[in-house]
Amino acid sequence: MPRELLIQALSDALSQAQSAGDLPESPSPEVDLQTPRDPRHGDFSTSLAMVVASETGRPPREVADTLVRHLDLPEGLAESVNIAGPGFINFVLSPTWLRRLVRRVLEEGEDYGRSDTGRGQRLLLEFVSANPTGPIAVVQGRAGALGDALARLFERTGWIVSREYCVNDALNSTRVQRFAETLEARYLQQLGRQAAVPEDGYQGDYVIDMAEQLVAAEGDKYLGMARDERLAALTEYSLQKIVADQQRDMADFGVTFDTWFMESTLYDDDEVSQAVETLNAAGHTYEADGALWLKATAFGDEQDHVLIRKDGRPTYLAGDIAYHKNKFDRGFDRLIDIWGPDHQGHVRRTRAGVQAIGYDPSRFEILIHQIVRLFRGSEMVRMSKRAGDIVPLSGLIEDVGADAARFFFLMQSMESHLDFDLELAKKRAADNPVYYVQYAHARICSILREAADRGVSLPNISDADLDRLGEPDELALMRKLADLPHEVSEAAQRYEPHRMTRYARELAATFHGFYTNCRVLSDDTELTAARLALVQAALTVLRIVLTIIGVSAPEKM
RNA sequence: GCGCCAGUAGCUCAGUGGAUUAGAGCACCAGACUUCGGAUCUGGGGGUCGGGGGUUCAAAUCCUCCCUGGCGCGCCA
Repeated sequence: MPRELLIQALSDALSQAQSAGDLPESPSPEVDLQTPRDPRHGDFSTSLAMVVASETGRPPREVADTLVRHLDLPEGLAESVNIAGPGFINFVLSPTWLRRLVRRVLEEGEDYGRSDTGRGQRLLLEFVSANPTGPIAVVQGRAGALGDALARLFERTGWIVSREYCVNDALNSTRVQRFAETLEARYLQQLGRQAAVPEDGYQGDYVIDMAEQLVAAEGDKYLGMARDERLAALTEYSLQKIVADQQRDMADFGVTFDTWFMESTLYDDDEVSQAVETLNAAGHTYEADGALWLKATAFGDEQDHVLIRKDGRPTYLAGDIAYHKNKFDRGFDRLIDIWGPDHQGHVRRTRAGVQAIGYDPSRFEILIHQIVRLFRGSEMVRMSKRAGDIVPLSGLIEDVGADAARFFFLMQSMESHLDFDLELAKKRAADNPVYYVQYAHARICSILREAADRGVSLPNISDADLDRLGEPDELALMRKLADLPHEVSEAAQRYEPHRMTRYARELAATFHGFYTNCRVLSDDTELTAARLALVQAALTVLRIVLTIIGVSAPEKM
């Protein structure tokens, strides 16, 4: 790939200039290669000379001149190298190299842009992991879109990725208990009994729906039970039902998991108490106020936290430490969790716990995505499940479709708040950028169909003389195709899947521009074959990107 | 009070040290096709990058103080 080749060549040029005595010795800076905003500044540009200049006290343009003199570029890579402005070195890729790239995309197909930076290491990506107390909400859809895209990005950069959803089904969980009590109240109400939803229960109407279904399926069979027995039965029923619904919600969104991890298994297998035992033995705990505490402050947290409550029940933190130990013990080289904004306060203590129990914190990353705020017109919709007005992901999918929802969730960086106007998204579905990208795909498919109808066959395309490609719009499209590998590795490395939606839009725009100015099917059979080859390459790359972001690639719209 | 995130064009957002004019989409205005899909393309207007100070050859980007908004701060999850 040109980027890597240029960085290598520049770095070599610097050391050669130094050993030849043309430049004073100085700490070698990392070569910063950027793609200039202004295309007149070339395809790639580096500020290396300015950095070296400031370290050595030489004039930047003179340093740039020296570097270029020592530069030994691979044959056919660059058309021109020049020094500009205060001391930038600009590179223009040669058309020859770009034509070779088209050939390469066609040869590699779906594998184009893969890299092996992960070297087959195993990554466990945990995301969504909603509490089993209601349907998947819109904000968790954002986590689903992010996690799925990130998983694909890591897969394309050489990692073996496992996707995991953790179900917090531990029976000592207050939330689970409160939910069972809520369902009990709704159930009794359905049967005409006096009952009230607990103060801190779940106000959402979906619990009423669940109670209705429960009555329809099981009648009044829970009525005669003792309260403890009834709550236990309802807990089991609601866990099973809600998890099944969550699985369906995620599947409808096109997000699938390798593992639905049941938190309760950590308790069944005694892993939580073993984890606490390990922490005790390592001296990272102490007793106070009748509870057992983790010395999180010894690992960079601002305060210590309780592991075992006064009444002997472990806290969520204890369970989470055991859970992450379990993940590492399954042999994963690296863990990434994607959490919602309401868990931001847990990042430090969880990292502290994982470190305390003996794992290298650099192998464990917690990514926090920000909230999704829903608007109906100008009115903001509250999303707390506990307040009752939960907006389920399934409703959003019905409104705008899974493709638009996924694209939208990935359009901005995860640390930005996302304002989603339901009315707007519904009313102007045709304006959604996802259609712009999908249209480019459908358009290419249409050209290829038309070509087939006219009897232009694909073997001709692979034999095409790509030297016929040289129009500005053709070169622009080739350059955009050349960007994919770098875009993918940047998006993965920086945990920024939103780069892919931007790239998708740019690629579509570049294609639409090409389409407008360069007629593909014409009487010139050689040119037709060459352009078909380019179009085929664009199709390949577009499909790769749409696959990564989890949006369908329709052949007709 | 403390912590995290955000504040960039009318709106939604990119851009985390680089190039006289800070980008994109939407919206608005003006244009483009007798041939491969007009869900397209071309051009235009529109911004004291929340504010002050600092570091640097170079700051939307780094440091610092302040302002505004969101989220979190439990022996809940």
